[in-house]
Amino acid sequence: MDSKQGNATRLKLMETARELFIAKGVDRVGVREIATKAGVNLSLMNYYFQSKENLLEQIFETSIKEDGQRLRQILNTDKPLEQKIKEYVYEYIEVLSNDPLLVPFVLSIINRNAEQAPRLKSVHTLYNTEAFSKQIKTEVDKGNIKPVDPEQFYISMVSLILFPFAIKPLVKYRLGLADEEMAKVLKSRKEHVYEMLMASLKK
Amino acid sequence: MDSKQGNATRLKLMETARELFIAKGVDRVGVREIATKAGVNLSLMNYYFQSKENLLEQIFETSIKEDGQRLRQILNTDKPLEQKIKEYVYEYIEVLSNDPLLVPFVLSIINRNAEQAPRLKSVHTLYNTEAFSKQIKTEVDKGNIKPVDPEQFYISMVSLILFPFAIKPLVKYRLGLADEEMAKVLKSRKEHVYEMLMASLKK
DNA sequence: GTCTATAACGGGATAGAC
DNA sequence: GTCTATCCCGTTATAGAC
Repeated sequence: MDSKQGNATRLKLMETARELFIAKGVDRVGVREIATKAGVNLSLMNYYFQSKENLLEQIFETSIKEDGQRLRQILNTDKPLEQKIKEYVYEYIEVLSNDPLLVPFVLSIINRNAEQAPRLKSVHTLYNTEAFSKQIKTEVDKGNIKPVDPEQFYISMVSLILFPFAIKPLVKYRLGLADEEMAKVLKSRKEHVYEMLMASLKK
Repeated sequence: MDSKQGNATRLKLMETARELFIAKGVDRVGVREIATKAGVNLSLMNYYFQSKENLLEQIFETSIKEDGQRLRQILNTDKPLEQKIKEYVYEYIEVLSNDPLLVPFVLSIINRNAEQAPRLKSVHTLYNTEAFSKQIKTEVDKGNIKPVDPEQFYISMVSLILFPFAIKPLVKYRLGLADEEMAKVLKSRKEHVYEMLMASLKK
């Protein structure tokens, strides 16, 4: 396994699939199309990946690997809460801005099999809370911030970060923006989200 | 068109489809299954609705009709900003809690054809801003609230309301909750969201 | 282990008879 | 308006060559 030749085909397939997914949307790309464009026999698709679903997951895992690790680390260090939130929000939005496949993928799996989604390793990367919740609780107990349910706060933070990317086409249409303008709106959410979160914690 | 009989068939199909969609998830229900369970020939499906997609949209339009109108009205009355936000948040979360089909549907269309989603009337119901944005601007100018971008604020509000329902399975799994407990968590977001939004506006 | 060819399956959509 | 038969396409499964 993993001979030079085989792996090249494998990568070629993932690469091609990735491009097509971005260009046309995950659900509008078929395996035949991917195989053809990659110049690979259809059956190889099934040999390397067992299904389109699995191919999707592997692409996702690959693209989220370093970014996800970095994001998780931000929450798990022992920096002050305020700084942590700022770094997390800014970094997360930056990551989402740079990889157009992340949010569609998350939506796709949630949409597909909501019950099984939690099973995926890749998803945990985007939803991680342990250390962070504890820290909030500590700060509340110390009286440094307003009393707040840590889980609710985390859910809110993630919502503020992720959802706008999901409804991007809607917002874009509503405001009549071009692509670059829309990208700018999303990026400028960094400050907006950070400030909203901090305001809700301030006593 | 619209003979008593024909309309009965139509409604029977929509009703059956609705039940199945809720029970198994939109993507795991086929048109054949719907037709069979409704005791209707498959092709009638396509006669009344041109596609599964369209069937889906019509079901959605029907179920969102009154709720959507009520939600839109809240934003368009001339109540004070604070009260408006409170009513909107509370009502919206209540609506989402009561109709298990709404969020999956929204995700489904966003996911399917992001570009074409804005075209749908039904979607506008869930994303509506005109009057609300103006009011915020006015309040800012009057100096009653902190300077804030109205569009960003609205996007945030919608994100805080909707997204948690989208990632419900994830949260449920993470926190190890039963169905009723999870429902309670979502409902208790009413206060949490409202307070977060207000805090971010307070000078 | 890598690859080809091909068939079977399943689901959505359609043409056309009645 | 209703139904039968059929088509198309994506996906999956199998048999086997190199």
